[in-house]
Amino acid sequence: MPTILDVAQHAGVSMKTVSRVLNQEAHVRPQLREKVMAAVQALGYRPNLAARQLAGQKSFIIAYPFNNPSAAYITDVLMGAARTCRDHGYHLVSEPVELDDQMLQTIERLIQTLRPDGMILIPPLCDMASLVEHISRFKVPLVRIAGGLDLYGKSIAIDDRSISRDMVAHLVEQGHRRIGFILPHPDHALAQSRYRGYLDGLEEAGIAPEASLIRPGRFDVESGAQAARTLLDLPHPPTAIFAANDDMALGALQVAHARHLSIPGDIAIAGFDDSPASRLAYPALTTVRQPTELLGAAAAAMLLDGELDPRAIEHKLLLRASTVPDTD
Amino acid sequence: MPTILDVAQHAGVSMKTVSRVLNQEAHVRPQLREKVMAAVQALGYRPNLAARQLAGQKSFIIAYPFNNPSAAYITDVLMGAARTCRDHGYHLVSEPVELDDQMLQTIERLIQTLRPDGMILIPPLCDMASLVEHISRFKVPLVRIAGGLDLYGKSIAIDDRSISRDMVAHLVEQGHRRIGFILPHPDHALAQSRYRGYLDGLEEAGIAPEASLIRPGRFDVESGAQAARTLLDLPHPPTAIFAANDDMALGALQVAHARHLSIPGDIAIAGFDDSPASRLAYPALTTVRQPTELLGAAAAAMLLDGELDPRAIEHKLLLRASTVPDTD
DNA sequence: TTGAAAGCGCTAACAA
DNA sequence: TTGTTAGCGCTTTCAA
Repeated sequence: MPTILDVAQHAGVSMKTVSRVLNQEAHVRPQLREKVMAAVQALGYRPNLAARQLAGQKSFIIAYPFNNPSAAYITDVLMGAARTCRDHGYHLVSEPVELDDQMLQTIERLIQTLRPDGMILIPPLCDMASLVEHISRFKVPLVRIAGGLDLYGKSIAIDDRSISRDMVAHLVEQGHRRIGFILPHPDHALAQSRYRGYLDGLEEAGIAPEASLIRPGRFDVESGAQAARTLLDLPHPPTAIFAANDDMALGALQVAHARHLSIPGDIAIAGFDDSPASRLAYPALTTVRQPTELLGAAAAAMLLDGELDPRAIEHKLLLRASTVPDTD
Repeated sequence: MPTILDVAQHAGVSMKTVSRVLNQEAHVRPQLREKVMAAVQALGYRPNLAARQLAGQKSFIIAYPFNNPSAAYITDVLMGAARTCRDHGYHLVSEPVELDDQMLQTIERLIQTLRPDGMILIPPLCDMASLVEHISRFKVPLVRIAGGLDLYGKSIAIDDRSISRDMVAHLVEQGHRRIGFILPHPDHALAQSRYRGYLDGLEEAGIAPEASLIRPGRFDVESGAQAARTLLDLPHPPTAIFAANDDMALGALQVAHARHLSIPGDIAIAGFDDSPASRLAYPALTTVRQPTELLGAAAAAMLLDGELDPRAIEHKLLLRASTVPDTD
């Protein structure tokens, strides 16, 4: 394995010159630069990360701790972020984190042994105040994706409120006036903004909100099913259900099937996330797509060049058969 | 940030002694060991990974390149492997890899800059001969998960053949004699073993295989749907369809719905993988569960202590409503 | 069983 | 614009 010294000798220059070329620093004459590049090529030289880390006080590592939202979300963000990292000579270290009393310790060890140059956090970790506060103590640059709280670090998030309003508008357009809403625990930052969007949508359509049509869920299928049962058991049940994520919407879908209701004829159902399961559901689920992979890429880019890619926070309503008859 | 020198001074010993204690080397008197540990505690010392890597010729890093099977599979393996790594003071670096002509270069750069102490490969990468051969050149210890080919590195895989046979036996038990099979491209190593298992199952039931009942797929939903259409259009169609993965089975399910067939009355459908979508499907999909997270953990453990956890290759038939009426 | 010295491969700071 | 020198924080080797 050739070292930088070998390259320097091969090119007939000093190690520092090689280093300058490799790190794209200024003040190197094109002539020398080419000589160095040729030597690098000839020897098949690759810099040793560990040595660069130690000498340069940079780790070239971004840490990506995650807990357990959906697998699709985790990997999409991961892929986007990892690709951007690679283009910058960085690497992504992903660590699953348990939400127990050792969480802070785990993170602390991660930071202290790896010395990451940055960190990316997705829900639910990005909204855990104690965690974020802990990270801030180490001054690790942080980008939080889809965080709802105002905490340390930069934040990238789509406009949940207006999306939620758009979805309600769509349901109203389909002729619905009684629209049930299944929303996660109000602690969760998403809940607030999506709830406000729901109210916005109703207001724009001149519909008064009804407390009985708003049911709590916990992000999972079963809680969505429970909420849907309660809604459908109402003396005057809704004709449409909007769940604040796909899993809960799929729970509602299951209940509708179990009761042999026609979808969307008897009950229209909409979700949020564009999970793979939403596409495969029968009927396919109307939902909201966020550009998750772009989100990951944008998060990494913010850490590495400080710029926010505006495309990362675009979103799109996907109208499918669970709210629009005869769609495919 | 305290260094090992600070700890040594605090404890009144040499750096080397501290190093010995930290690395659990022999030949340290308990007395000194305790003194050192106390100093470590007192100062909140954490070893710097980069320095250890550089001095010790070990990276404490396992690389986990992946392409694009299902997200659930990727993250399950990732979680298992990362946790095991953590317990051993290792870290997992995950890199998405495109299947283009730059793939080998990408991997080469990964190996040369990170110098990982080991590598874990899942399908489809684990069965790409050129890739594995390339890795073998760098002598990076490798564990391949679910690989079907006989290549460099250790291999962990469930017994696809016998599982596949068990599934056919289950369908036969449900009264089916005409069982369609959707299998991936024969290039794919899984295809061979699952196909053999299918034949085994038929043979045990005294059923002669029919070429028209065996259709190719490409792992994705759409190809499963196509294959199912062909099967159902047969003059004498099957009463059950077994797809070699869940996505293809879900495609078959969609087709059955579109044709208003009752499931499993008119057509029973079974998959393979226990993907999240298989649970959420309507009706829920009979499938095979592999302990994916354990598989990841076992792969990391093989690299780090060389032992295979036998639980990692257990599997289980999950009988659900798509083949068994009135199940939930 | 412990310690001293040398160096892993690179970059920072400074000098030329 | 280029080169020299001195480390980064740890482990290895070898000596005590």
